[in-house]
Amino acid sequence: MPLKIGELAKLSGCQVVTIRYYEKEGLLPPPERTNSNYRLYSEGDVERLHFIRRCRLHGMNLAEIRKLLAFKDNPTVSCAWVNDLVDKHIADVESQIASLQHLKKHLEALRHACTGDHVQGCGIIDSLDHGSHCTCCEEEHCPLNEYPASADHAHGEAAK
Amino acid sequence: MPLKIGELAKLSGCQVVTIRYYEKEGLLPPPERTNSNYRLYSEGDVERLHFIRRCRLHGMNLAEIRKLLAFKDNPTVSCAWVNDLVDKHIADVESQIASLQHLKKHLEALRHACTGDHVQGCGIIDSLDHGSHCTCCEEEHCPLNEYPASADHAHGEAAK
DNA sequence: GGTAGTGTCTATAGCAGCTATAGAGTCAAT
DNA sequence: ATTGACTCTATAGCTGCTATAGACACTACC
Repeated sequence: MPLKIGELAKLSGCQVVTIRYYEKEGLLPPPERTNSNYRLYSEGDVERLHFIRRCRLHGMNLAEIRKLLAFKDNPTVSCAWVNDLVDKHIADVESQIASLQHLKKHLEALRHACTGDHVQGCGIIDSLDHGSHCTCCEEEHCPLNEYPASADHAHGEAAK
Repeated sequence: MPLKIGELAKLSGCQVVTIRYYEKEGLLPPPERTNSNYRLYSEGDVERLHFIRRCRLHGMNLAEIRKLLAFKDNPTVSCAWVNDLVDKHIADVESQIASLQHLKKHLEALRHACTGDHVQGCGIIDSLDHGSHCTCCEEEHCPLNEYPASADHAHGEAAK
């Protein structure tokens, strides 16, 4: 019993427009149509869409998913690439976490900079104006502390 | 001595097109022009652009920066909103970190799922196909484990 | 004066991954 | 016959830029 697009959307938790978008992007094959041109989906399409959604939830982009689907459709080749892809994503996620943790420290320093309750003299506005003066990253490279790079280096030790 | 757009770009570390874009978006005021219609920027513009760039590095979007600039331009009102904005960003960054850490666990589980070297029988593809079976979030809500929500709940305890 | 190389101008389109809108057709129930 | 929910296509919008095209401006050198 084939499904209409709205039913597939409910089953998969994504929107009707998104399903059509995936079709346009070549992630889902063009489905059967009724006499009145409605799309009809099979169990296989449901599985495929679930696969896609799970990949998206794992932070993969559509190009990567396209490749993964090709591997899945043609399971004769080595899956080393799949391992590499996941490794790459892990490294990516780790670096995102690191920079967010760094950013958090800066935001907290920024938050503590405000003592008054008027913009005139507000430490937050001041910090954004002149630099964050965060001590958490004196040793390491940090664009939030070093910004603006070229201008400040004009009277510091520049390219050494 | 006023600056041309390319000089401002170098000073601020952002691109010429980006400066023009900020002008179009109302973050930078329309600058003076030479006879030959070149933009000319003052020290004040340099400061303003630095402010904008620093805000961007703190993860603020252009709408928020627009508001911050309005506060800066009109420093008579309370800066409670500024505090709230930063608080909101901290909370936001924290939740991003949490979900990335969660995602990382899932990706690592996924990575360990592959034992062979062919797609046929590749645990990664299998996991993406049928669910990740990660034990790290049995108790808590996790879209990566519970997906697809409605379909699986059809034969589990649903809305109850 | 000519010309090469760089910088600047405007306007428009593209990126990712959808989301929203308009205007028309389809289907089941009343 | 009509209402309401669903579907269709095509197009534009979202964010924060980036890239491209085609024209004009400026400097240096011959």
